[in-house]
Amino acid sequence: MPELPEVETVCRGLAPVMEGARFLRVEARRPDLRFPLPKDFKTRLEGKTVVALGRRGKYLLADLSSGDVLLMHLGMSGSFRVRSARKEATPGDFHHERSKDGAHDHILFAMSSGATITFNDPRRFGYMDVIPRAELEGHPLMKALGPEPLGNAFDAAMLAKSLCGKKTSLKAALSDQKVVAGLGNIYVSEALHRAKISPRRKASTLATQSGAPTERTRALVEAIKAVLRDAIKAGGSSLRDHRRTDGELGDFQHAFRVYDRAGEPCPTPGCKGKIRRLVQAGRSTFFCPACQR
DNA sequence: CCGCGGGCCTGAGAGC
DNA sequence: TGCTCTCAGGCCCGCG
Repeated sequence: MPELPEVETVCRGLAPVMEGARFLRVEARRPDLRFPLPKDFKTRLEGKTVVALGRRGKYLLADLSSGDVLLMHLGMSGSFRVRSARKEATPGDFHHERSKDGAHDHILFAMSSGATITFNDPRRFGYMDVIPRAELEGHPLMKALGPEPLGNAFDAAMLAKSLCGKKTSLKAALSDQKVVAGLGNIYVSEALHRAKISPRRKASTLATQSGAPTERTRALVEAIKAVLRDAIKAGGSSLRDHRRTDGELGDFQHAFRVYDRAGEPCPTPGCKGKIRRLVQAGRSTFFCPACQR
């Protein structure tokens, strides 16, 4: 499911019911998601207060009063659902309405804010871990992460430097979380189209020999920031799995310019091209061969 | 060191 | 109706 805008949407939905609240009860209905959960998962959370909830790339991070951090990743199909239970809890409260009888509701958090939070993940590519705050920086999944695309540090100079010398395609390079953290299959296609750059172009061509940015590099950085901001504003994209934590759908899928639009006319004003789908590194890419160069 | 393809899971939708 | 096949918003690992 989720790329940066969807994870940010989830973060904003969870923050009001998690920040400042305690875990009253934690239930892990299976011992593993993508990886085994820590054996003391439940006890390291119960009774602890969430000091702050944040996002890094596609990861959600909950700082706990114990000094631990709860790390959460949604994989392809993970979603959180919040029920602010004022009424008596019923079995239905724990269920995503799209799943039958709470199938794939793997983790439940009952918070002192009164909210029940359910993590549902059919494909189980999602991930949770609890680690000491001090180990976060050195965590194998964190330390390799590139810059936040919406941060000030992510600019044309920085992007040029990391693309310089890369023989791979721009599609593959931008999908690499080490280059920039948070883009995935949808937003790479969308950003490249906005910047009028071909996904097949070699990554190294977005920098000069010495690693300086070009006009294209600047256009791409602006396009990445713009598409992510627009998508966050729309509450992310809902294709199959993504929902806001209140169950509502995101809206950004209606604003896709190329993603999943093979055969449609290119939306660039004045462009006569037709959107094409191609496969790169085993994943679909959508682009307009006429205006993306 | 780097890039690619396979694999991890389940479900939805198309085609027969 | 039901089977089979393909594809899906992510990412790790092993291979060449």
